[in-house]
Amino acid sequence: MPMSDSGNTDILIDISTAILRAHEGELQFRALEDADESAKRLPFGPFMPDRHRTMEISLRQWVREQVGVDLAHVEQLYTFADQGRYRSGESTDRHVVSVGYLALARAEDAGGGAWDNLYSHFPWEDWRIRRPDVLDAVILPALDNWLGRHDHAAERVRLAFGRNEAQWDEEFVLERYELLYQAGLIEEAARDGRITSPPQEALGAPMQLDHRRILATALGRLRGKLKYRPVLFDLMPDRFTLRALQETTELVIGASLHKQNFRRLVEKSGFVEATGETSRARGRPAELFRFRHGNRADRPLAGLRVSGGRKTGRTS
Amino acid sequence: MPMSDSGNTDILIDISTAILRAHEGELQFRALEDADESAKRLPFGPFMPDRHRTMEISLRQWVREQVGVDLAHVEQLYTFADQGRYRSGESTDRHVVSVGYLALARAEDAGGGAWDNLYSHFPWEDWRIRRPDVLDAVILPALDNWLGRHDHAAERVRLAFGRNEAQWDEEFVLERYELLYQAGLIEEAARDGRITSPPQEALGAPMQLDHRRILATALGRLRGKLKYRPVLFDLMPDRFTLRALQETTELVIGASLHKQNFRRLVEKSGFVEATGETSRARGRPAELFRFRHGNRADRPLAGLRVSGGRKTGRTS
DNA sequence: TCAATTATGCTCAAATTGAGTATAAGTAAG
DNA sequence: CTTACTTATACTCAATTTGAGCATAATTGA
Repeated sequence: MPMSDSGNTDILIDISTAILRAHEGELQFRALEDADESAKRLPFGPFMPDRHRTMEISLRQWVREQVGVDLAHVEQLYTFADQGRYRSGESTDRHVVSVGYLALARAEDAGGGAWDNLYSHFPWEDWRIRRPDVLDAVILPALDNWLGRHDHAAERVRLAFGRNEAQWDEEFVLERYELLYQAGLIEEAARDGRITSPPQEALGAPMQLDHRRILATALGRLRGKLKYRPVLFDLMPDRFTLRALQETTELVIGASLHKQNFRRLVEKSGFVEATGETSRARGRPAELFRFRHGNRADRPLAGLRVSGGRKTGRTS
Repeated sequence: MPMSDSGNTDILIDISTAILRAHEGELQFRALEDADESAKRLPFGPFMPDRHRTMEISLRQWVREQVGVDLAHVEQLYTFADQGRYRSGESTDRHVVSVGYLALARAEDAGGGAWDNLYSHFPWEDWRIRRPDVLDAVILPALDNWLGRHDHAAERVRLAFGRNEAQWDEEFVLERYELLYQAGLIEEAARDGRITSPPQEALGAPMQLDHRRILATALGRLRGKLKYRPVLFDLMPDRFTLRALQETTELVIGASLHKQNFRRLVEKSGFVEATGETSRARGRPAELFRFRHGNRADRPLAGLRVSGGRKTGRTS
């Protein structure tokens, strides 16, 4: 039943992995640099179906051996097969399909190597201190200008960037990236030949191939998953204070949370248990908690959903 | 940096699609039958990277031409590359990687062809009338027996099947299917050689290759997505009563809902608007609604989450 | 005209959530 | 050793959401 005349292209599959960790107040990913390229890239390697039973096993082993990181959580993101992206110029013609993965590592298991701050590639995604200036100063005006010629996208822009009545939804990372790419505001768009000249202002640091898109997918997925699965703990050490857990959460969702309510939420969720030990730092010592392996109710952490607040309508 | 000695296997990628629709009180998928096989299969076809720009475009076109269905929503599910599954015996050796897709169709756009009831392959997933008998009669005892030899999986079983304090989570479709497969309670497990003899009782109708796994992935994904994106409307006709919308919702999540609260939820969500027309059937005529294309608040339909109810602890 | 059937409106209490205030338990400086 | 500063933790309170049900409306068919 499948069409039988296969083009018989020589397809190569590679696996690209966004390996994230929370370290020193940053959400970081494992980044590699190549001699001939200023832009960084994600670790990737070929998938060889005759050597590995599954992609995930292949990936974990490959990352441990070649990248030197022990992965906690591993999750497949998306399989990218777009033509058009990717072939910047000379790049090999067999390089067609890439499977993106999200992986989480604990800071202790993260080995040496170079780690890069994720938000330096997505400055518009970090609302922890305040709404990022780049939104009103650069992005929204540029998008408005672009919408003049492409008004069909107005609704997408409205939802993705939380304009008018819409709320900023922190999960729409990929949608925002795609819009910026399509509007030609992202350096990768120029490199892929979608626009003729590179954008005036660099919106975040570019990356090789479509790796920034994979990162955007990873961040969006992680932000979504947070709310209903205990993935956060794969970024945490064995024991941690609630404060540390909150900081990691804030790093991931790119927003700050109300401390007392966060505590209430986490305690009620049944995901953590106190160890009795305390950690001493500056103020009052904090109790150390550990992750409780699914022995309890496992209620979703839906309360982590970042809302604009009860009365405070989000501006812009 | 990638390992350079590629095995240079001749990889073939195919796209398998779970096309769902809601029709005549059933959640159905487009099913194909082959002459030499009693088990049904999903539509699939090869992905030819030199002919199509993206997999999704390729998929939509292929489905329209070969399967005769106009797709509303299309979403990539997962890329399956497991060895071990798949090669039942003689099957081709190039057939290695398959990309699973979920697609939704409106009943009107669904053309001719054969459609099969999804829940006939997953009888334990339909709780609309009541908790399915097969759970207590067959599944849980068999899993207990299996756990005797594989007690490490006890926690997974507890969470997936909602035992003890755990709630039945309707999104864990894939996890349940995988457990049943691993426990050898699914005919596909015998066919793949994981167990020596087929299970005593057939748990749902088997399918070719790993297509039942793709269906499980599709159902789980759809159930999850419902709660925060308006995908439901891609299963609905242009105009519909709230009752019809509720029935479709119940079909998908496999549980029944409180009518008045459903109405309240949907009206508040801003996803629908009244047309002024009414539909007449047996009782009082119902107002006809239409989907309002994201012009409003777009709050998540989180209230669709099926909970055991406030006071009624779920039995078993 | 009544019974059956479905739609829609409304109430009420329980639970959750947003946003504070108050208090506790440390450290570091004078 | 006392005070200022810092952070943690406990508790309160009102707004909102959610689960469940009762009541009423508008049809059809007998």
